[in-house]
Amino acid sequence: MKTSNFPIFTVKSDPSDTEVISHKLMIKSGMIRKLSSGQYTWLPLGLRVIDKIQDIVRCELNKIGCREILMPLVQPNELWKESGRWNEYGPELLRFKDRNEREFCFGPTFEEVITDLLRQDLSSYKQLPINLFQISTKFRDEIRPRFGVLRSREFIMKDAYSFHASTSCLDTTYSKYMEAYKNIFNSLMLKFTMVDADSGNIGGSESHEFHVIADTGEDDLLLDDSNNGMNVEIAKERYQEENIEKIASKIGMRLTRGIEVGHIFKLGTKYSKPMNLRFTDENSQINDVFMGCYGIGISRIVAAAIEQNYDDRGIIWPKTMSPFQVALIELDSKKSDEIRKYTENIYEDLQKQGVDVIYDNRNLKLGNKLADWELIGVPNILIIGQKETDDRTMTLKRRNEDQKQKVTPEFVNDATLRV
RNA sequence: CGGGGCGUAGCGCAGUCCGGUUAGCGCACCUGGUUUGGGACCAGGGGGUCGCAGGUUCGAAUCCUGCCGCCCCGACCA
Repeated sequence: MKTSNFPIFTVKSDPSDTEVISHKLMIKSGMIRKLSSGQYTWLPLGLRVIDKIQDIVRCELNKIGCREILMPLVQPNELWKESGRWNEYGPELLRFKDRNEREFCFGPTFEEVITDLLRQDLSSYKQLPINLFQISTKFRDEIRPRFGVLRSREFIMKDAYSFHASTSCLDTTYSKYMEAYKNIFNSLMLKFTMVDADSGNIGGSESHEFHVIADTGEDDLLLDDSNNGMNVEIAKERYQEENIEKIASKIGMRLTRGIEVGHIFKLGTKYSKPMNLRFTDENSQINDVFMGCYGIGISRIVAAAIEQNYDDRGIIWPKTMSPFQVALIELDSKKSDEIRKYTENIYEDLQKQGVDVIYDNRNLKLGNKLADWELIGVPNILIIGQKETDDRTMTLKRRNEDQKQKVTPEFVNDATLRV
């Protein structure tokens, strides 16, 4: 990838309408632009990070036998009336009519649609269990969108659904998702925790939330030394006490803040029963299907990762979600074909080694380029100018180190340049 | 929805209180030249329905009324 066909939209001044650091840095680094409140366009750079996260999520879900589908954003109200949520769900559900006066809503979540999908094709226990997921844009008419993509109205979410002939099978699968989620957040290299949670609007019996730990989070958590714990709603309920500090000292946990990035639920028959999703078991008996659902806020993870990893120069990406592993900076190439040729060679070598590299061939000064790539947060910067061309070296500047170092062309093989 | 703040060039802002020439500044952008290893310099240049609508006035970015949008706090919710 070269900057000549990968536009960089960094800005120098702080945007006036941002509060939290992730929002500010996402605007400054050119990852997103606001269309209106709670609505953001993902620029090439931001979308690349989204893609890295999606790759990891897809990989881990595939490992536990979950297959990808894609459902429509706009959903007919009949399904929501069947499940009972047309009336239960508040104004967050954006409703509208089409030209024929039929009522629809923008999907904030997809239990109704997928339950309807399965009831058309599911009849026997022999088909179960089934695990499906999608990664798509969801819409919730948030009462107050804020903090950029941390709480937006349109957002990208992975939602998975599981279908079972028994609660024990649901339990087993639920545990698999729990492990898959831990693998996902470990792969993303984030400090996170899983806590007992309230199943809220989605419904069901058991539920766990996954939080990225960050001071700027909107959720209060009670955690022990190994970052296990519960959210405060559960804590209040469990200990019959409103004062969080009291509970914290009583059970020896500390009060922390988190950003909810994942939530898994055992739904049981909450949707299958009213919507007639049934199967015939080995005794020819007809039963309601047991369901689970499992969400991950893809776009929210981007911001959450930044809240956890930045300094005064900009973002510091965990390498697994960085838009690039290496920024290759070319200097003074206008003066010298030799520099251009040498840098091109290094670029091709990096590509041959499978290194995810962006070749910065813009006609800018070193300071401008370094400032941009440090703002953007790529883990490795390689600089090539006249000096390096003359002595056949490269200058390496790591994002998390202050000092630069000289390296040889063989450095393109270095394992630290790859994920 | 309640409270607070803001809206002037692509971005960041001054000017508004106290009405008065062609509405400014920094960054960014374009042209020419000089520079060139941590955000260069000089010279020239382009870009504005001052959020929208109405009103007051000889005259409105500035005063009045209404509306719209954005941000923050709260309530609410994932």
